[in-house]
Amino acid sequence: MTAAMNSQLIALPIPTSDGEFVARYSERGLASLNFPVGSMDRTDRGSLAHGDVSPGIRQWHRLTTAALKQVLAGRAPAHLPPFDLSVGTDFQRAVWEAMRRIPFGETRSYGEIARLICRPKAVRAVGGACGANPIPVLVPCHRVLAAHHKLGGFSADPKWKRTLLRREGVSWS
DNA sequence: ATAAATCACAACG
DNA sequence: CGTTGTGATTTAT
Repeated sequence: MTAAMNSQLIALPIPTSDGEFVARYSERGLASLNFPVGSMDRTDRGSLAHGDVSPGIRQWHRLTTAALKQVLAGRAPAHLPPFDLSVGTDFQRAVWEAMRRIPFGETRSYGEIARLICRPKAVRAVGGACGANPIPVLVPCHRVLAAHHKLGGFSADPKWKRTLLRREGVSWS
């Protein structure tokens, strides 16, 4: 459907023991990261770049790949690529920035995030912004739990939220 | 351009 | 448990 939408981005695969992620880069940095798609889904394959990728992007991709694999292995990533969060509204960027500041292995509640961005009552809106997060895992939306340490929801497979938290040594109710 | 529906929440009874 | 208060985004007029 929205077929021509990816043409500005360069998509590269990241094979991991958990499946093949797909990273997309703009001129400004990592723009999106996708969880491994189901077996029958070949949607992204056609847009994958090959060979003629600029050195800068290859370097970013190395950082993304390393960081992702470290998180999947339950270790804090040493270095991160630059992010391109130019998409999204001001509110969403504020939420994403707040999430980036959650240390590895810790969690925050939706309400805490709301307070951090000075909109203490916009807790529900924060949930919406998390779902719109284009770079899961590296922008740690999985570290945001509901109040009283309940798991809360997840746009992608909730299985991923549990898996990632468990590997970070986090427990919830 | 405006209005209604939707949402990964939270607090209270 | 259900209800209600909230704010941003998305979808429908």
